[in-house]
Amino acid sequence: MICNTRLSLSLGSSTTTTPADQNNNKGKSTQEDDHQELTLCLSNSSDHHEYLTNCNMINNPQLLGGVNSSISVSSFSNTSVKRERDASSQLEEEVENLETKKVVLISPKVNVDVDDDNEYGGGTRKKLRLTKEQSDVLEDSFKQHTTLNSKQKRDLARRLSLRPRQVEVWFQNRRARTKLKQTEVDCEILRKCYEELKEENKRLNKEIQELKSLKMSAVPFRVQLSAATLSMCPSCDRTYGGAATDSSTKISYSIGDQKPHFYGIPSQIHQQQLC
DNA sequence: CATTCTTCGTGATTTACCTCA
DNA sequence: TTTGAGGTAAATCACGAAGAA
Repeated sequence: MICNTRLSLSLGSSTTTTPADQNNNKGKSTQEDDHQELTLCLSNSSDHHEYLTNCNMINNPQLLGGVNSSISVSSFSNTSVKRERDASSQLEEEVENLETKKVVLISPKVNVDVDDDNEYGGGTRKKLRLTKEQSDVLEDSFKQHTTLNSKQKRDLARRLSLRPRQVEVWFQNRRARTKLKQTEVDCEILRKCYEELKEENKRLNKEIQELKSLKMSAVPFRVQLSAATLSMCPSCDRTYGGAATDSSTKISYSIGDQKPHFYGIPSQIHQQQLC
């Protein structure tokens, strides 16, 4: 029987924990955090719904036995599963590491920390700095393929005297930072594009305003036209000055027209304005 | 100069999510 | 359909070097 509903209450100072919060608590006891999690489970019993309340003792699964021995402990916490997995992969890496030590080192300055597991024992994290050679090899490898399969990872790690995990992390960070840089580049391109479009929009708006003012200045002139020059538009029944070749019309459109490109097509403008 | 502070690059961790067997 | 393993992205931490004040 697996609990379908899970309500978790953090008994810590904060009820919601972000990754950042959790990171801030790094170095403190994450196991303690697990112990503080109170889990309320709703069982799926066909006869009745029974509420089971139990403390999620991740690291003390035997304590769950009294409530319901068939409850899958691992289903409560991905973290614990992950830790187990990490532990096993760590073991694998240690084996790799032992093999690695047989390999000729690429550089006299080796960054493999033999006491890696004790790295944070003293509360300080030692910062690994890759050598130039190691970085170059990783960069070359990244140029060829941005992701690695297990074999490639192992081979590369062996070649560089690093743990496979370190190679994996390097590639993860490299991908993330490459993407970040690309995003910045894209952002810059979009920004320029936006500026150009803004300018274009400004120019077009100005053009619209000029056309509008042109139209307004053309209306009084049309009123002055003699009835003899007016024709009826067949589509909208409006009257208009049909003499598109009228020299006076051409002149009237020339007045105040600051846009040279309007010259030569006054009749088109005239028609559009009327209909 | 020596010290302190800030910034930046980067290795490492955690978590969530996805895919696949 | 569920489950666990394995992988990746994203967010973040933290160390250490370099430069400014």
